[in-house]
Amino acid sequence: MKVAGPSAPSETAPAASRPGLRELKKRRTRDLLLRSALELFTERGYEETTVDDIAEAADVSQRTFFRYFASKEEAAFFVSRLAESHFVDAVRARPPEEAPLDALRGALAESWSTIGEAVERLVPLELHMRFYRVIESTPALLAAHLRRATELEEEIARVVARREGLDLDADPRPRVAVAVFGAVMRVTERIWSAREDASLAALRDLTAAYLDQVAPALTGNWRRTET
Amino acid sequence: MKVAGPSAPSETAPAASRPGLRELKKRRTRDLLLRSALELFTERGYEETTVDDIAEAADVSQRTFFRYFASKEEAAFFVSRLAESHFVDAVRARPPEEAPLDALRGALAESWSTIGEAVERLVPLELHMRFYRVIESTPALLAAHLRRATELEEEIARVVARREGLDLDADPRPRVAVAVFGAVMRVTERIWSAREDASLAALRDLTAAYLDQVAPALTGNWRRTET
DNA sequence: TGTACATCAGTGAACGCGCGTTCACTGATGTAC
DNA sequence: TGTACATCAGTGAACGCGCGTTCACTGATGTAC
Repeated sequence: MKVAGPSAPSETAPAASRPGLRELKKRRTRDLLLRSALELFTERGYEETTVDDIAEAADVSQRTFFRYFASKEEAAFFVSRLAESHFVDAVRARPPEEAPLDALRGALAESWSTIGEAVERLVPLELHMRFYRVIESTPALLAAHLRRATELEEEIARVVARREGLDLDADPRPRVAVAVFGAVMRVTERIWSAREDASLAALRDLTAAYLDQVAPALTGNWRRTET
Repeated sequence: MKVAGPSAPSETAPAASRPGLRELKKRRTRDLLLRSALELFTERGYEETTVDDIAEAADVSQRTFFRYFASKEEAAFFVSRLAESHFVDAVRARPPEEAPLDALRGALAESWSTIGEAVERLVPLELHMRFYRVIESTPALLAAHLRRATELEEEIARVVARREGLDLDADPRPRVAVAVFGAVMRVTERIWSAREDASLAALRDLTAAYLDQVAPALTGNWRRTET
């Protein structure tokens, strides 16, 4: 709906709807603030970084920071929000005949590269990935992250319910299926963030492996199914 | 390990290990602070209640509040913490031949009444139940609640892994199973807290019903299984 | 039972801190003609 | 292309607020004899 068009955001683009200098500088300031924030957070820690530090690192006033972000937390999760929206779009685009869990897995598999590219347009992907370690090790950030994940799950549950033609408040299955999917993702996120290889590919593979474990984990007797 | 003994905390108890006046007054002050906090939180809102308000309502100084609770958040979740520990104890006590998910469900079924009684010894149970609505509707509290739930899940996953004789970091199933269980509980908590009947019994029944939906929700095609 | 001393819960007041807001203002970008 | 005016990103400084901490102190409870 708000897609800017197929043209790349090249500086020399002669398109009629070119962003304009003002708009361009705004985006630059915002991205600079984002990048400064993530760099400080990963280097020094979230709690140890004040909003003033971020503003100073981006060579703007603290006042300006709050023009772009309503809060320190909003800045911290700005990139994640972008990534999530790509995933939701992918879920929406899955063929309706697909089973719900297959749709979720399919959307996820599709999203990885899209997300990587989208993030890279804002900040270095590697920086964004490293920031997950900070999230997991900072109580206030982890808490906020989990709350946001819950909100995202509600949105996805609505999409799933619509796909299946169900009333979200009458049938428990959409929320349960999405909650299970989300629970696995959070487990993998945490394990992944504690490991050496903080790449997107590592997270992708780990998530796939863990999703495969849902059925075995719910099976009655584990000893029977042990490899 | 730290059980005080089988004797009821009656004022006239002549036992040798009677708490002592000092200890007794401490407990009273703490419980009064807890109760004042929960009452203010439910009446007026969490963010709208300052630590000074709580201290004033309990007729002590703000300084004293911080003797009992390291933070406002700790006071908010003090009763929940107690309830959770009962559940963990129940999981530990399940017979080891039981399948993991059955053990979790069994422990939960057992815990409801135990928890109700334990809570009632601290604050009115109805007040504690009403406080869940506040948690769900207060972003900062919900975030903290979810983070605490995640920590609890890690603890339970350790218990489950030990029961099954598995290495928690080598086998994904304990964390996955517990995460799935926890995810369903959080979905029911949220739905329950939005409803009229905020009783413990209502939550118990809703949770049981939703746990029954896990298998159907993960089934490939929902239309085939629709009732 | 009574006295002397030790312990420790509670006090009052002041403070540090960082988030987020408010004010009145400057100067660059955009637009109309 | 050039001028006049409107818009709006960015500024600097000061502030309100509540959490949580620090200080030096009081008085009730507990204990030893």
